Amino acid sequence: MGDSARLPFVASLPVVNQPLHRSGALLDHLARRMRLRAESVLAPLGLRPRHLVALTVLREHGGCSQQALAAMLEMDGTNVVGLLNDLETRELIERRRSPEDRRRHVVELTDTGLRDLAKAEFALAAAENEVLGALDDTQRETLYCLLQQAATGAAISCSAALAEDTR
Amino acid sequence: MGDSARLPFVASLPVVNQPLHRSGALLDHLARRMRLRAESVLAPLGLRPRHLVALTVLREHGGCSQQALAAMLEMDGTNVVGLLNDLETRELIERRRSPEDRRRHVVELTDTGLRDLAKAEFALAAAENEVLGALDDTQRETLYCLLQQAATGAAISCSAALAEDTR
DNA sequence: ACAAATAGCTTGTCTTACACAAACTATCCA
DNA sequence: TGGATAGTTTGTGTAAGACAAGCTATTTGT
Repeated sequence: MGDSARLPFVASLPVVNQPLHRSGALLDHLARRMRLRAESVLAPLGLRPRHLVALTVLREHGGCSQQALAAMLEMDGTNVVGLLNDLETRELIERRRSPEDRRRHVVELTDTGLRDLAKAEFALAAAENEVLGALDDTQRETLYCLLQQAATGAAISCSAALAEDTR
Repeated sequence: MGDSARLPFVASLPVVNQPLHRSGALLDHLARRMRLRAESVLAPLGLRPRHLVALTVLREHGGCSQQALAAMLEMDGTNVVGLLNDLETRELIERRRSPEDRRRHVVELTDTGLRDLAKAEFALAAAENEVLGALDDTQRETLYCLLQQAATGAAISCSAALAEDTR
């Protein structure tokens, strides 16, 4: 495909509301590096990175339907079923029938799930130290807050200690 | 291929303050959401997310050997070859023989590569607006700086975010 | 009351990203 | 000269995940 000059670049266009940099590739890159380490850390716990993602999302948005979860994870519903089967087998999550609509499953972390998630996160400290080694603790907390806010879609009062955000 | 750079970096200081939160899962989650959108945006440009990652890394660390690149991407050398073959075919990167060690290939972005990378990033604005919609421009720039700093492993002066400029 | 839509589950197929191994060439170095 | 190293090629295996078809239980609309 011979690529020729289209014209998305007009030299003197006022680039008003365009954020200066794209984070996508870096996000991808760092997530990969983290995932590689997480795999080996998580393996002895019988978990895989995507399980951690699901548990993490569920900790924040507990009590949602599987469809809602599939939408949040942006995963195909059928694959979410398998994911939840894993987690339910390990008793990390619970599927309860919704009383208002008995077709629906209300998915929620169990106490075990909450505990094992915390355990896993503790075990991942070393991995994170490697990947985020160039960031100090404050920066890491800022990063976490931004990611969390982006993930939940709402501004969240993370530690007020970081009085970073004042628009 | 020489040695694999997979040394685990000995458990560092038993520092008091273990960072409060783990970003790994969120990183994974957001990277996935971004990648899904990036795929469809990038497809018409003949690129895939991992190409973007490679180009992004090369823009920062241009002129390195393929092994160094493989180490940075934490990918197997043989797969990096294929990735670079793609990019070289499209003339986005160049492999030059290193003069000091003619076994080595010095990989670098071409002008086309630099331009197409910028083009792709421009095209990804909408995708990023969806995924990072909960962050305002300042927060996004902060996020970018943190990711960049983590990725390059060196502290970069981002505090004066808007003073940061061309490269 | 009954048809249609919906939530979830199961199975099975296909694609793709990778890791990994083996064998090869070109080059460097001792 | 012989061994180590950088890169390449080919080929194999695993796993994530998309997608489709067919199933049950339940709700909703007429």
